[in-house]
Amino acid sequence: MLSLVQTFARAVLFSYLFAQTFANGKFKMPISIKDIAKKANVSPSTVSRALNDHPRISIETKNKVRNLATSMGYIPSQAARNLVTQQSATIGVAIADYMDPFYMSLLAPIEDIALENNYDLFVSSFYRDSKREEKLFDSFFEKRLAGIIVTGSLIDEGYLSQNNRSIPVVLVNCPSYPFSVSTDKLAGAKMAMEYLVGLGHRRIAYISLGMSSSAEILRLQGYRSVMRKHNIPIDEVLIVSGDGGVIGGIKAASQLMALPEKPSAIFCFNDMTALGVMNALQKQGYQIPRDCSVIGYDGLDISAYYHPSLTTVRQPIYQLGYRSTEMLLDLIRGDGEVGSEIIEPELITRGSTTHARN
Amino acid sequence: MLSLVQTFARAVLFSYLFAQTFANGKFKMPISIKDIAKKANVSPSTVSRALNDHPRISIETKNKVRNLATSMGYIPSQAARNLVTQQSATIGVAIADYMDPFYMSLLAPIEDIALENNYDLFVSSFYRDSKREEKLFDSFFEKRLAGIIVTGSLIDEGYLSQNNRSIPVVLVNCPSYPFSVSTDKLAGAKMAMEYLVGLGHRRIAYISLGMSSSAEILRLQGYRSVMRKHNIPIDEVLIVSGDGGVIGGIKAASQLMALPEKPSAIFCFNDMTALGVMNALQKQGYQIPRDCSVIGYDGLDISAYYHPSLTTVRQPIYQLGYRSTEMLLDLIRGDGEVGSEIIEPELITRGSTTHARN
DNA sequence: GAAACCCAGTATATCGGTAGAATGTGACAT
DNA sequence: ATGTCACATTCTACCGATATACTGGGTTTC
Repeated sequence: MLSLVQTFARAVLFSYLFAQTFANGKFKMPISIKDIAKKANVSPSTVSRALNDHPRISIETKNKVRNLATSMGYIPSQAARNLVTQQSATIGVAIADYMDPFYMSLLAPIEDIALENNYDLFVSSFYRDSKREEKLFDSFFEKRLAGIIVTGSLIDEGYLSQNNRSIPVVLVNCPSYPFSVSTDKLAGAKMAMEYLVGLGHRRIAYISLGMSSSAEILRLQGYRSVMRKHNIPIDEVLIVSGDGGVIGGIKAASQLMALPEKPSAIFCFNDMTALGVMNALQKQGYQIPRDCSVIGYDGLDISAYYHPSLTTVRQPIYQLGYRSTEMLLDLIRGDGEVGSEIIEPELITRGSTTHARN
Repeated sequence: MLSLVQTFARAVLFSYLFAQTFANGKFKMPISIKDIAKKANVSPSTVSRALNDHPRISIETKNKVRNLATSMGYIPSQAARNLVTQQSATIGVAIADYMDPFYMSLLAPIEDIALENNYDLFVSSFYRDSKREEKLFDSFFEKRLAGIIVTGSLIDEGYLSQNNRSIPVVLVNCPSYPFSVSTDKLAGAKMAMEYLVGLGHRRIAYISLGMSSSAEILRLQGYRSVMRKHNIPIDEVLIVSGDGGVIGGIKAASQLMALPEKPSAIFCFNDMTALGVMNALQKQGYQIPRDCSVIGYDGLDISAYYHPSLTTVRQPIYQLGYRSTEMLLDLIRGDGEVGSEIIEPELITRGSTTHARN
């Protein structure tokens, strides 16, 4: 642990280095392969070869050049290399929303696989805005990235219609796109509903995402089909809009609890919505799950620490990110037949659900 | 909202576009300024000038070139442009941890200001690993980015000692670095502690980050100084290690509640730790705040929805991101005198704290 | 002993843009 | 008729790396 003395020492070090760096009042130019060539008395191409371990360069020259490179602090310019080799080792990742833990969890496996294969990541968010998503895709293309992974896309079909800018693109959770990895959302929604019905609930509410998306369609489809299957009449007032976040959950829950006939269970579009729902119910003095069961969707880590802990449908996030990155790498390398994949979700029963009271 | 018919139609569209894109079994080469030049019967430099709205190009030529550019789907290569102009319009953001909402919230203001100034963002995480942080810095430099913002740095002084790779760097929450924006952590810790003491608490526990960092030092310093100021003897068993996350909070809380003399209030290193603490206490049957007050640090949005809602010290995240980006832009432009800034935190009192019982 | 062959390295073209100098053309002034 | 000037465009060099073609020496081969 740092002492105060050390902290002070570091401040002094900083001001010294500061003076050094800005000696000329300007930032220095990075040094290039030519600078090394001059000092080593060889041609620039020899330097390039020495650094790339080309067989036609003698060991002495290689060592001389390499030592100079490190001592001079040489860092190659990716731009120059990409330009001439016509390829880059960077994968773009477009995520719908930085603030949604689901998308952020996806980054860990993506980065793991990418780094293993010597690619680095360019991450950017488009804030659930299709205009920004398009702009982001343009900027990815300007950078001539090796490939792109998109999560929560709003303009899915746009990616192939732009076939003049053909960089491989993999979509997460967009099963109609030919290169995608998705979870079986319909099955997940049915799982949640079957579980609630199995607990004896009949008056089950659904809080939606509140925007058009395939997840939304399938969640609702699962809701309706399970209700129908068990001959439970569907009361449309129990289907209300959220916004995918906590606030939407709070509003929707208040709306539901103002009904003359309140629901005995609420199926939420996702875990963040469920958090809002629980918060609103508890503020109004309801006990969960005694007065109302709550079930989420996604299986965020944090949902285990809600009070009570949340019953939810887990999407295998690690697998989702892992497989989509491998798929993208396959596309980049151009090898093998690549197609869509579906991953099965899993019900996690915890403390926020219980039997319906008579 | 999409119907099933539409969904099917899109699948058909996809397969059509698929066939088109891979007609040659390969991805097409992006088209360049030369391709446009050929079709327009002008020189490449004229195309470049036309697209950049150079005054010496006639309006007819400009229009001709621009129409061709859009119809041919031209997207300029950033690599080529950066190479010749010796500058880039991309800012690198290194964040300690994708999974920590505090760092992720910082991205919104950074991106806002960056986009306003026509910079785009290259975001990457180093997973609280100093080796990866260094590698990330190297990769930022290989890309010759315009500047870098680092949050939660572990190798802070490294940024200036690498003065041969002088790209402007701004650190968030590292006040000893000459270009940084930080919150006043000592003041924040004191605020929290003064509040607890003011509520009559004397047996106050502190759960730490569990790793060396200036935040850790100052939090503890605030704890001790307020205790001393009020002549409360410090019982070292009340100072336990967390890990900055939920799990650490759970473990630390269990440890504290196993003491013969339990604390009446717990000051947590951050909000995630506090979530773990609340979870553990509630699982053991304690009521918050009746049996024990809990206070966090950071002021994450989500902390308002804990049950009960969390009293915490809010770091003005938006301002933190906003100011650091403006500072970086100033450094990039080389204008004005730039120096460290300190932003004051703010106590948010909510439901997780109350008066000490006699 | 001349052709063939290594070998280590150099010369040069190239990627896709940008920028400064040079060119060519017509209009105007002298 | 010639010089000057503005204008629109082309020519050329360049950024920093890579890759192909080439060079000049010594060694091998028949």
